[in-house]
This record gives sequence, structure tokens and C-alpha cells, in this order.
Amino acid sequence: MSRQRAAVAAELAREDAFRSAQDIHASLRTGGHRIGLTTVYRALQGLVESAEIDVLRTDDGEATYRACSAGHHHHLVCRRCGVTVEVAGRAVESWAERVAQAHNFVDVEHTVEVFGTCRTCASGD
Amino acid sequence: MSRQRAAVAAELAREDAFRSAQDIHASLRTGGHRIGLTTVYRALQGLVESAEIDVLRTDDGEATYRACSAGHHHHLVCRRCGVTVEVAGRAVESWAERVAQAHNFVDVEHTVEVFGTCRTCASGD
DNA sequence: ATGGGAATGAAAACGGTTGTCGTTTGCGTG
DNA sequence: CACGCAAACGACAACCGTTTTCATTCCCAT
Repeated sequence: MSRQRAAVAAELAREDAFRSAQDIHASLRTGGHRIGLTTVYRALQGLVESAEIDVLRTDDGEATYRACSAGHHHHLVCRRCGVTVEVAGRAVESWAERVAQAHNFVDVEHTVEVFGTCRTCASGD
Repeated sequence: MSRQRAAVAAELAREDAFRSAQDIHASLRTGGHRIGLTTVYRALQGLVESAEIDVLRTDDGEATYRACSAGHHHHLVCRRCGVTVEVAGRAVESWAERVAQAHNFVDVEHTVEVFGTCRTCASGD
């Protein structure tokens, strides 16, 4: 792994939240790193492909990234501060499977995201 | 509702699938309608706001739209032809609620999409 | 008919993302 | 310690879906 890609991964590891490419780029720059936006995008692409991070599209189409543990899981995301918790959902997995079968769909995948306002953001209102 | 907006709604009603704004625009034009892309976007915005249609972001950030029945529901989407089935998921609703509560998140929403290949597309392989 | 506000759409602006291409870096080899 | 080569880098331009602008057209109550 190149130094730049490591820097991107490290920056993502600093915080359990979904962050945009541009945000990450700005943070790295502010932190003294000399890195181009293009490189950040490339690093993120690579990290996504190697399943080291997860991507999530915001409502306005911007891609956001988060360092994630391996394996299938979902996210509980604070719509205010972006902080996330990884959650498992055996119930959801089997539900999706059942629904797909009932309609003769094969090769099934699913995306599940739960949005809310975290304790901290809610109290600091 | 203006004539153009009605045309967009009608075009969406023709097919139970998520379709992009540009796709809808092209179909309308091909069908003899004289309508601008801007107007299609505006009509879609309006229909989304009045909850007459659902929006879904594709993996590459493009917005797609579908005529939908009112009320909370999810979709089973064919990744090949885009056809969708509306599905309910009481199990998912309560699961999301439980997960959020467990982590002290409030004001909870969730998105669930199930992707697969529909019978027709799978057999016509 | 007529005045005015809403709707329309061509074209330009926008913003995130990706492609281009010349330069730099890292590293194994002679 | 050069040398050379391939991969990585990054400034910049191109892309593309979407939104804004603004001049024109349409609709309708008066």
C-alpha cells in the first residue's frame, strides 16, 4: 500500500462516521499532508474494491466512505453528525431472503440503512 | 396539475420500474410529447414532494423514480430490467426500531432495498 | 380581449467524480 | 551508487446528472 493510500485509510480510521471524499481530502491537507483530490478518490476506490471500507450515497448523490469491519453488516447513522454504529441483523437477512423467494427473484442482495439522531446530538439541541 | 406534470406521472405509471429522469424525458419525446428536460425534473420534484412517487439513488449516484402506492413500503428491484415489486416488512420495521433504541438514537427512519434478478431476466439468460 | 402570475424550456452554471498526461517516486538491477 | 522502469501522483480538463437563470409562452380570471 502506498503512503498516500495509507494516509486515506488512517484518516478514515480516526472516526466512525461516513465522510465525503472532499472532506477527507480537506482533513488530510489541513493535517499537513500533501495529497491531491484525485489521489484521494483513487485510494477510496481501491479501498472499496478490497472491501476495507463501505460506501454510502447521501440523498443528494454524494458518495461517503467509512472504515468498516469485514463481513456483512448494516449501519445506524446519525443524520446530524454522521457518526455510525455497525449493526448486525439476522432478522433482516432472513426477511430479505424470504421476500425475494416469494417473488421468484434470485441472486439476492440488499441494502439497509437506519437513520436517526444520536443521543449526543439530540441532547445538545 | 399541469399538462406536462400529468404526462410525467402517466409515463411513470406505465411501468413498475425505477427510471431515470433522462430516460423518462426520452420516452416522452419519442412518444410525441413536446417537453423539456427541465420540466421533467421539476415535475419529478413535485411528485416526490407530494409523495406520489419514490426516489432511489443508483450506485453511480443517478436518481431514479417510480410511481408508488402511498404509505411506507420497500422495494424488491430487479437489477437487470429495473422492474420492482412493492413489499411490506413489519419484521424490518420493528427491527430498525429496536436497533435504534438500543443505541439511544431517536427520530428514526430507515431505507431498505432488496436487489435481485427477476424470474424473467434469470430465465432469459 | 387583456393583464398578470405560473409554467415552460434552452442554455448556462454547478458540483461531484473521473479521465488525461506529464512528472515524481520507489525500488530492483547492473 | 547510478540507472531504468513501472506504479503512483496530482494539476487540470472533461464528464454528466442536476439545478438555476431568464426570457418566452400559456392559462385563466377579470
